[in-house]
Amino acid sequence: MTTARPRTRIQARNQETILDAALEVFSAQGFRGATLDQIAEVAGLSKPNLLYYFPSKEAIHTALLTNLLDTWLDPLREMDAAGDPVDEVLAYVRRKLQMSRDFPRESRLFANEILQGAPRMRAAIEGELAELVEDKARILRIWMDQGRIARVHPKHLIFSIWALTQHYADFDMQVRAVLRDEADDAFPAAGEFLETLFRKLLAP
Amino acid sequence: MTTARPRTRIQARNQETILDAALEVFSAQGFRGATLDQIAEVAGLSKPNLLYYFPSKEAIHTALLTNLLDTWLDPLREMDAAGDPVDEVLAYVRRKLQMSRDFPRESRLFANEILQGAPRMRAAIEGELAELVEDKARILRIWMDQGRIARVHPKHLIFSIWALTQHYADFDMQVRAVLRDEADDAFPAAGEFLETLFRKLLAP
DNA sequence: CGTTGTGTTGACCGTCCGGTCAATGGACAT
DNA sequence: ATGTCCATTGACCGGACGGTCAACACAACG
Repeated sequence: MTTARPRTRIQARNQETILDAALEVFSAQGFRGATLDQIAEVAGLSKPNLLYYFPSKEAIHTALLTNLLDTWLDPLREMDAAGDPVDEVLAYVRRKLQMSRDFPRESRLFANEILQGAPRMRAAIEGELAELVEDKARILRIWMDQGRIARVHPKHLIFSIWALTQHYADFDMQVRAVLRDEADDAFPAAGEFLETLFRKLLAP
Repeated sequence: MTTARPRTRIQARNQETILDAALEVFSAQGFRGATLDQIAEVAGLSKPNLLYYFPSKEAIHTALLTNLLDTWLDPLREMDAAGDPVDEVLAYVRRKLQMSRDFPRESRLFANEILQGAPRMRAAIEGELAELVEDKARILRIWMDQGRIARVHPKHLIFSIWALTQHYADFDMQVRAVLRDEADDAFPAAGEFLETLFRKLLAP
């Protein structure tokens, strides 16, 4: 299902270079807006050379999305039923915000895909992602039943974490425009704000 | 700056039809992903006929975005310094969520544009939008100084309202996939969740 | 009826873009 | 050097797409 793993050093290096260039271009222009020529230029390779390593534009995009989903869901996977509820949720928020700061291109690639109705990720969203959320929502519900965090709709709680953290990557341009001179402090201030918000929301 | 206003009945009707079809297609496929043929088909007109009413694909897109910004900012404009702080903010949240429900295509069009770095809206974002936020942030700060709502970063508060409400339109596909059988109840439940969240956050 | 101005469209053009291919380069083993 | 296999690319192809144009439809008015 995933792309065949590289076999030689050169293949490993070039596939890596191509995927990175493709991430750059796809995340900034969307699938349709990106062209192989742009990707090739960013990668410093010729267009036919791209197609020597990947069978099609589509295949490059799919490879990116497939690799992405796992890393994207990891922060949620780490949320541990055995830990302290508030700490666990806040730690999840922190990890997710960190990802928006460190991997904004990945966030935008994902956002682009979902915005268009996830034409190339439907199965993964309805399967893997939905099941993981189901699983974690169950944990949240238990914590709520135990009175260790406030009772709110668990899935909407998770949506709120996604929305609030990814916003800083996906709508970066708007955030910068609004913050103006504070634009560089966006993430520290966002971190404090979200910490406050979720502490208050979850306080039993 | 805006498109010349229609002069005859037929022009008014057809421009309306075209803009509606264009909204449908642009919001679902992005600017680059949309084609004039698709828009023409949705509008029930021929492609040359579109270009009789609008000089180019670009012009249709620009007309949509220009019309959009005003309606998009209206809910925030209504936030009144003279009203009760908590009520005002909550009413804004409610209006914004309502817009996500009633105008998801507009929300996605906007999201697409910002995601790509707002190539065709930069000026409006950095100008009109940023200034409006500056203005309302000042009001929020006064309310905080008066101890009528909790002290949080006012601009991040506004970001949080945008992020949380628009999420339900922009990431609709994901929301539906996660909620599964509750998918149709999304907005009522979201409304309750957001009400709780902002009440707790703002409580002084 | 002819004239004029608004609408409408089939056919076409030039460009862009994803993808192919044949030819060449280059590393390495024998 | 010779053959072999991986890597690279200039040139090209076919289809899609934004946009043009000339011709036509149709109503309003004299």
